Amino acid sequence: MSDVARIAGVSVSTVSRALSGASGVSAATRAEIKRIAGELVYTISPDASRLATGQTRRVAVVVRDTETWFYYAILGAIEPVLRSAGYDVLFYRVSSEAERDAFFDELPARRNVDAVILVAVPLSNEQVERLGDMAVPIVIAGSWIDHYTSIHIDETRAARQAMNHLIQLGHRRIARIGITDPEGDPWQPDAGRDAGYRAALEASGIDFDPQLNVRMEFSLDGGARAMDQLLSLDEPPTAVFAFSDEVAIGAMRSLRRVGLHVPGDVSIVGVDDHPMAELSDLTTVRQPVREMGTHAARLVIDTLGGNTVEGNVELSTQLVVRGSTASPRGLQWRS
Amino acid sequence: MSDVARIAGVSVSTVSRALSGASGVSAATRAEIKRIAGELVYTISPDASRLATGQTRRVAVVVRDTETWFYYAILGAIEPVLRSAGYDVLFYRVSSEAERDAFFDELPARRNVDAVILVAVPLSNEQVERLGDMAVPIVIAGSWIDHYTSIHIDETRAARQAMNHLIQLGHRRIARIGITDPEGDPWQPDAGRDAGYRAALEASGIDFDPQLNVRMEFSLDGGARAMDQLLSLDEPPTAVFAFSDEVAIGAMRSLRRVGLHVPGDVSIVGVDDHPMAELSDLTTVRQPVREMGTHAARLVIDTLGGNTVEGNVELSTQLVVRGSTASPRGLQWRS
DNA sequence: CTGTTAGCGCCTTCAC
DNA sequence: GTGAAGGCGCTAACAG
Repeated sequence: MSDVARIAGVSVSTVSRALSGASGVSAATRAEIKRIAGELVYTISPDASRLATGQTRRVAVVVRDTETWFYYAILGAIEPVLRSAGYDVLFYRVSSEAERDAFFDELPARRNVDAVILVAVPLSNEQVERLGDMAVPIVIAGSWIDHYTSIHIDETRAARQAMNHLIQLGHRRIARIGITDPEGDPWQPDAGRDAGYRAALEASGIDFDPQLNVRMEFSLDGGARAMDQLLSLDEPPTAVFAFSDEVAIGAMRSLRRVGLHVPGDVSIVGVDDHPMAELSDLTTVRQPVREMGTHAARLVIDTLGGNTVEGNVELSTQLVVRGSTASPRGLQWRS
Repeated sequence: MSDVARIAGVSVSTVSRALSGASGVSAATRAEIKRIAGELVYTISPDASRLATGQTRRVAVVVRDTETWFYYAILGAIEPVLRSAGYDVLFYRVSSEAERDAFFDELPARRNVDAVILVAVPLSNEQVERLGDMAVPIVIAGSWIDHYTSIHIDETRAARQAMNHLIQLGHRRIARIGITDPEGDPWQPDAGRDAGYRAALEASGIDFDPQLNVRMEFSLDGGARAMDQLLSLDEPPTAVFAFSDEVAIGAMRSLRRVGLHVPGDVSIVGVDDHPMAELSDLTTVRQPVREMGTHAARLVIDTLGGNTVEGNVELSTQLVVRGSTASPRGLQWRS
């Protein structure tokens, strides 16, 4: 910077002001300084200005994994919003329990970012307590924690939308494929959908059968294995409510393998509205993932801008009926 | 840090040494200092130490998009390697031409990271020239640029593996679904596969038909639309070599929609070995994406560690035959 | 509008 | 093994 100042014949303060866009510099000087800086391919040292201002201009985005649609879709929505507001995105992935432990043990984000976005990361109670030690604003996307700003869907309602659709079609023996919670701590999205599943059954006077409520790893394979397990029951389900479209598609594969048809033999509903859902003709409960991401990013920006921010945003979901659901064999559609 | 020093009754230099793991501190003092730091939930200010050392301990990972398997899979592989080596991952997504222009115009990574990993980002010639201005080591993953360290597959060979499989099955009328290059500049992965496609045809004495060589947007939809286009030809292909599994799955959807069967009516081969490929029973050319990611990360770490590094790593691909390919109707398998 | 003067919080010689 | 002093490159008052 001193080079630029010398060549321009001004002080470094002026250069700093000119380049940072601060007011108090004549247009002419600013232009000249910018020209020279451009010629020298000079860029302000972010770290030095961070040290001086105390602002990192960085936001941490913490995701549970990268291979599940929900996470990469939301990451893709968050990044441009943050970037256009001048924030760098620091990317953290905490897939395993061990990685989460390490993350909360070392707090690599501490003093390293201005804010943190936690994207549906399953947290133990101790980890929730550690959140406070980060000493920066925290926004939760895709799940929620008391006393923290969050944006998410009504999981229970989403589950009911799916379930009511199946029940209305005449299904009585409806399974749910959920997600294993990593360490026994309840993970809200799954817990919420579980609650919705049970509530819908109860509202229709259908007995809850624990054998039909299975949990598996969050992946295509998990869905396939869960379906295998359900098919091995004495009385298999006629319909399945899957945690996500990926899980649902995995389940469909298992059905195809044993020669069962969707929806002829088994109906399936997912959640997400994954791009693949349309191609697989999968009925699903659409959740506004991109909107969740951009909104979360805006919440962060607003908070850092000194504005107060709504504490708990709930986005609505929508049933998308496609070809993977129908009335069970021998039953008529009872509209 | 001065707090810790005061409480511990030592100087800040000692605290710095103790916490940074530098030698020259007695084990006892170090332990005591660490204890106190832990108690105070004190963390070294990364920016201050960056300023002092001149190292950012950050690496930029630049991807073309987040919704394509190749990119998020490789990102998932890169992150843990970098993190365990003590580097933060700065995430940049440059989907559109405009974003790429902005990225190379502002060089947000300049002076902001110790190294850059470019993941198969399509670059214009001017942008390639700008790379030098970043003034940090650059590693290319999934494509290559002269004079830069890169890791990638032999795209031409991958295409030939797919094509030879189809040709051996007896197909003569084989289409290729490629990817549109954003600004007319050749994008190596597509160009390489195009070359392999043509070479394989020529080697078998099959005439190249430009109508069969289409390019579309890189997505499920792109694949579907490309297939629609191919089906509208007077003489549609009996086999398709798709740029990726996602493109291939999109194409399969189009076929299903018009009642055509895979592989009965049309055979399809993809590239990647996407998790969905197995579920879709899709024949594909597997590329080692995770390995590419971890290797790219290691190349960065080695380079920053002061080691010289191989300039151009080529990983091999492997044909995975599944159920989406068969001999064309009326022809026998000629093994 | 512009220059001067202090730090921001840490690391790094250099002495002791 | 430990402390003191200087500086990394920038920003933020405060003068002028």
